[in-house]
Amino acid sequence: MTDKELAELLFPNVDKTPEDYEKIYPKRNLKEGAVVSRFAPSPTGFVHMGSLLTTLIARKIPDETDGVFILRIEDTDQKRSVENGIGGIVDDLNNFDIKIDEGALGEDSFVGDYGPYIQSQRKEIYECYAKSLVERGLAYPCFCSEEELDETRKLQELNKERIGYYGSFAKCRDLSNEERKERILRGDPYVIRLKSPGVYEKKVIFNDLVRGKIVFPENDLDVVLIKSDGLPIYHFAHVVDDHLMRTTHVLRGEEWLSSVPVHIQLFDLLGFELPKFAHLGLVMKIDEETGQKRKLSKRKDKEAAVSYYHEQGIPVMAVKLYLMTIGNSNFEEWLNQNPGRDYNEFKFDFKKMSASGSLFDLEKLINISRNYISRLTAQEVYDNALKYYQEYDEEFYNLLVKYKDYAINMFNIERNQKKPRKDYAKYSDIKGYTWYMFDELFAKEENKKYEYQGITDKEEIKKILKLYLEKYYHEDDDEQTWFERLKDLSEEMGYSREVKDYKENPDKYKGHVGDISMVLRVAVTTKAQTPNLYQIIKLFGKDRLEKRLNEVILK
RNA sequence: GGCCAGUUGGUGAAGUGGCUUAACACACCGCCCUUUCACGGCGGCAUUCAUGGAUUCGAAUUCCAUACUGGUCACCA
Repeated sequence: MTDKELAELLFPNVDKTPEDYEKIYPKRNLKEGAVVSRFAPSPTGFVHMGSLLTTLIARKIPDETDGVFILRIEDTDQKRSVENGIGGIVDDLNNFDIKIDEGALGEDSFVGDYGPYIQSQRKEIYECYAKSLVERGLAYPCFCSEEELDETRKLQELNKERIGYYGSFAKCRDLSNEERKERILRGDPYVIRLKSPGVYEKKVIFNDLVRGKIVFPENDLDVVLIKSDGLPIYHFAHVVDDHLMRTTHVLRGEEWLSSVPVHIQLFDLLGFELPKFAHLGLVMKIDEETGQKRKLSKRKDKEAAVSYYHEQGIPVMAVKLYLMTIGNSNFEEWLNQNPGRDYNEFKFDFKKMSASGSLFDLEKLINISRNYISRLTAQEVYDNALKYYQEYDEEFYNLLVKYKDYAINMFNIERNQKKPRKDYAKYSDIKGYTWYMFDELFAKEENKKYEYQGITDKEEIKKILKLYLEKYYHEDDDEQTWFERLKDLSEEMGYSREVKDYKENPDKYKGHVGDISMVLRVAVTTKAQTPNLYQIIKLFGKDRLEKRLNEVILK
């Protein structure tokens, strides 16, 4: 029995040839230097922080070169798939404003001429290429059971031999075609394995875009190409898909580095042009229990899921900017020199990419986020806050809607200045910092925790507030006049006009203006720390101010 | 265990033989400014680049060994 007959027996339904697929998926007609890249997750329902970094860059390079960015779903393993797993990924990408040029849109729809983009729907394509390998004597059916494989592995471990299905350990490699036929017809389960022509003592050399020249031993493992369920294994699917989709740049995590020799061999055997590879450092974190550095894990770490940032109200752009600063070491400097510029104007460079895995630093992200929000206009903050609270806090959302103009003015306090106030690191902070600005929330008894400092005597406080209302509050004062009057008030009450005076002669005064304004601040807001008091009072207006102060005075 | 990669302060890192008595940013700590907070300003925070050896007039930068960390060795991706 010839190899061709064996191939026919194995894949009787394949009606196309590799040449046919070359025509169906022709070379792309793109301009010189255009990059075709892709994001190829399995449909686990959400995007991992590390993948997002890769994706961001895989999206950016085609943007810079008029290339193409593809979303391909790698669902050849049922165990990894979850219900609506594709939808979750598409949503995450949307949330992060990463658009795809081609690829899956959902479980059964896609855009682009190189589809389908879901691997389970490409089964016949893989079969065609597997068939051609069998025909050429480069692949064969293997009938080894899991137990048998386990056994040889244990034996190899015991004898300190290299682990894997190769050489004399590849039991099914030299079966006769007659025997293969017999067992196939008998119904024995089998996988299709590569008959690797590699020699372990020889070297493969390739150039990684971020790591430079890397030397590996040639692959001599007869890796599985097609599983017994008829679907391909990652290595095989990757090579076939990335060739047929005409991918020019394969960007992926460092965990793939050691399988590159298998991939190179497969590209070579199939007669495919080798794409460029870039293996990015993993995003790590310190494990709280062991204190060891480890890969950020979807299972253990809430911050690994990209949706976490959405829930926290951390702006999408802040996450992107953080990722870019991890991704390219000169990005941060560029951003500091070009504050507010779109990160798309930054030119990405693989050489500026770190090869070592970086520790995920939430503090840094928070800082970037804080700066980012501080540069937004009040209107933008309002719009984003509205979106956030609509999803996560109905009560506050309703207040923002009801008092729209007021809220925007509130966000404008100390914003229109060369160095704006930076108190919000995330949209979820806003309520905690501003609730007292809304009478409905202020009215709640549980919120009435006045944080008086310095002057704590109830009668003294009442006296100060009463005097302020009667004599020193003038609605139309500008800030300077307003503060002058506060000084007058201080003087009348026996406090110094200037803090310095009090500090120099503490015996001469009861305190200083600062103490007086603190009383006012707390009476109005309950908080000892607030933005500019004058602007808050201004925003309140006469009636609301009187109401708040009287609440303290009349108690 | 084999193979591969990585190793510069608490963190991200700049740095590719002399310009580095190691940039910048975050965090932290002081001081100043200031009616609170935030902002801002100033200063501190690695004499040393995992360790040892070699090359060199000269090394964080080149080479070799060792150590450590990570990845990988599935009919998972």
